[in-house]
Amino acid sequence: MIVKSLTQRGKRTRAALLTAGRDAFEECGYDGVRVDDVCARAGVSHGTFYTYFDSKEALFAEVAEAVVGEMFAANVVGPSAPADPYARIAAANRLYLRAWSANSRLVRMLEHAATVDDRFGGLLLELREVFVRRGEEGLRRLQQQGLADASLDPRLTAIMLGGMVEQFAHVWLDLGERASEEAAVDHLTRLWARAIGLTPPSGSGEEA
Amino acid sequence: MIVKSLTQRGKRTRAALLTAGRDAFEECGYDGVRVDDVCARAGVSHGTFYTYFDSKEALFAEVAEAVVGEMFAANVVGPSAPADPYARIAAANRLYLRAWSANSRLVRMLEHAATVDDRFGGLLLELREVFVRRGEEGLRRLQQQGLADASLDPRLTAIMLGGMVEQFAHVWLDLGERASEEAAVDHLTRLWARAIGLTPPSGSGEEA
Amino acid sequence: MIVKSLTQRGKRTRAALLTAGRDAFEECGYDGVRVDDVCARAGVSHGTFYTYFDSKEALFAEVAEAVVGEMFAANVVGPSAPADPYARIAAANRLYLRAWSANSRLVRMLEHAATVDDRFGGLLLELREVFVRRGEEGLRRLQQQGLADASLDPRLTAIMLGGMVEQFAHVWLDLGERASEEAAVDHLTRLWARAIGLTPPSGSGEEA
Amino acid sequence: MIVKSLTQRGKRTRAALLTAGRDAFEECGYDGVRVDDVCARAGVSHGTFYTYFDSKEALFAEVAEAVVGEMFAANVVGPSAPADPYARIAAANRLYLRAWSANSRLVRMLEHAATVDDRFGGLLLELREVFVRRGEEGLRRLQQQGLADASLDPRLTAIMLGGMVEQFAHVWLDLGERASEEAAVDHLTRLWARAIGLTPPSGSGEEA
DNA sequence: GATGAATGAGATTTCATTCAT
DNA sequence: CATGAATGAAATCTCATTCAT
Repeated sequence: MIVKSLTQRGKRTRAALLTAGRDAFEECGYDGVRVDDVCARAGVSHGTFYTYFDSKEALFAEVAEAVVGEMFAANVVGPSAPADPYARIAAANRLYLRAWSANSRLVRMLEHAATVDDRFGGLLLELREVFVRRGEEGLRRLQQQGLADASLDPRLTAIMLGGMVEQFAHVWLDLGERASEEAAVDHLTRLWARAIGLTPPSGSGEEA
Repeated sequence: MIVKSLTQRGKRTRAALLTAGRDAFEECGYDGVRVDDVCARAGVSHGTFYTYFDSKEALFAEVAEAVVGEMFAANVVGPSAPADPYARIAAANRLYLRAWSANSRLVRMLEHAATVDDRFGGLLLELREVFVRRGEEGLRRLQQQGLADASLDPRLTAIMLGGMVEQFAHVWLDLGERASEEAAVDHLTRLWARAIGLTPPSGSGEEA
Repeated sequence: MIVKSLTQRGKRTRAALLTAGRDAFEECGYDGVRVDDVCARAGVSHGTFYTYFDSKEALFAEVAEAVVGEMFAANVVGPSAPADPYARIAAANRLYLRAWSANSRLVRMLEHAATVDDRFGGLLLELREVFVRRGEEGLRRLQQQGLADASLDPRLTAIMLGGMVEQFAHVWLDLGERASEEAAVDHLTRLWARAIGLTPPSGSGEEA
Repeated sequence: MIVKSLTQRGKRTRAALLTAGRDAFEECGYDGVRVDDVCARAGVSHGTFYTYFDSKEALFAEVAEAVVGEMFAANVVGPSAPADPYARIAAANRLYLRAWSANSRLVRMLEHAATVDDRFGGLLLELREVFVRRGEEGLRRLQQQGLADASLDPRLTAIMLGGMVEQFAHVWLDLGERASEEAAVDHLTRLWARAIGLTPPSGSGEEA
């Protein structure tokens, strides 16, 4: 689909469809959504959908890209990042849990879609890779500074600890395991820090 | 479907369908499988399917139960379990990776199914609960023995570290991250042990 | 579509669809026919159609092949063919007009289909080629016997005179030009014979 | 659609659509053309089309009329027509082949359209009738002059021989039968002339 | 029990045409 | 006049499930 330059109205309609689609996917899952449903939510007729998207799949692809983009954006540890390594890890975990909480269902859908269509697999790998890289480099830096166990493979470790956070987010947010955000961040951070041999800053180690 | 007592032949047919279904689901995913495909694999005619299963979903449910059963079974740390806590963790991780490697695709399908039908959600929760409980109790014991950080919430910790293993298994086996089983088990175990504050047995670092 | 061995009933249904399709195409033209129409005529439900044919086009292809087959068959100048060259031409023309009268609409449809899909073009070329060859060889023989103008290109001539018959058949049968079969065959034959320089047998020139 | 008096600009737009439509139909066939395609070719927006034409069909009708008009015009054997009957036939055949070569695809489309909509049938009959009449009258004149077989039915004969030329044009131009124009005209003319019993002018047989 | 023909609800997609701006 | 967004009536095709033999 060649996206032609759209008028104001066209942009509005397209955006409405995108939003409606995202909501619908979130609520009903990919297969649970019919193009008609999206149209109904967006308040447009059936045919209009195809003015803006080639297919249901194309809509999902766009939603997925938006979600992945948000996940990226939400996890940039900005300039305000704390200097203290432990606090950095805590901040990153908190950000990640929040980003996930906004998009959990859709990312899971994306995982499923990846199972069926490689195109989505690629998107997902990209996403994962960004996080893995970040963790990997963080760990490597700590190792160089003598603050973390130098015998750990940085990539493998980053995958494992990142996976811990991701999977916990899923269990917590999707499967309804009850825990406070504080407790969650605290535990994740303590486990992460200790796992890599980072000496917690004196006075830490409590989730109070 | 009330499973009536089956003749010898009936049992064989049913088993064939079950196996065929499992293979087909594994290969093609739930939606990718048509009842026809299953019948073709099993070498029976289309209509026969409904002699043994109420629906495609019913077949999947049965496959899923079998898989979950195997996951249970495979993870029983038998009487031969090592006494050493660290070795115990290592053994459990190895078993888990192996069990996962046999069933990874189907468990992911089950996760997706749970998204759509609560009935599968229950199965999955049960499965997860077993592992969580096991980890939780293990940790609690270690805490009582003064071998692990007593300030950690046992359940939360078990979920997190268990999630680490599960998610890693997924990344490793399904997403093709390259690593040897040795390295994987070694890292998982070291991270796990250190995360809970278990002093690695002197002279360790390897689980061999 | 792999045509599986069909039961008696299956064969009947398939034949019914084929007949229904042929009738429908004949009456309404390719685009005028919906799969539903064919099913209604055949007295089967919508889905049944796809048990036997992959698509509407596939059905048409089969109808087309049948028609072409009949055209072939109908035009075999059998062993009873007259020895007299003039009478032979007359007999062939009559056969051709009759074959055409049975299939005219469908052959025209096939011509149109060939415009859109090369696959049908091939079928049509085959059909045409058979007739051209036959005419060509007939003429060549006459030329060798000194009965026809030796300076005519046999292929070109066969195409032209064959085209005369075919086009006339179309005008006569499809466009409703009024003429008796006798007059038609008589004129076609006289024109054909004289065009190639065949001396009409003495006492001829009448359509009695 | 009542064609209102158009501004200069309006006329240009309309003409552009007409040309674009003709090209598009020629290239893609009736069904292969979407109104959008025509607009794109003409460089106007979608909605503009309906300012000038009531429907896609109306556009086609106008194109068809233009084509038929050209066929008429192109086949007027002008004042320069040779007096010699044989040469006259040759000239007419040549003109006809050329006219056809310019419009073959569209006339075939018209034939198909006639199949679906009687309105086009009328146009086509008119076209055919003009040629038939011309041939018929030519033959009748020759018969009166004692130059052609008086026993031939003029109309039937004209239809048949005209059909020969038309059908050959189709085979030659549309179906790709290979032949030079010279050979084609020569053969058509010889066959035609001899078929009606016209003694070729002494020294003729070739028009080279 | 087994077979495989029959069913039909439902989903996607196309495109000629209308209409508000 | 021109624009292009919106419409919605078809039409095709899939496949889980039922049922007569």
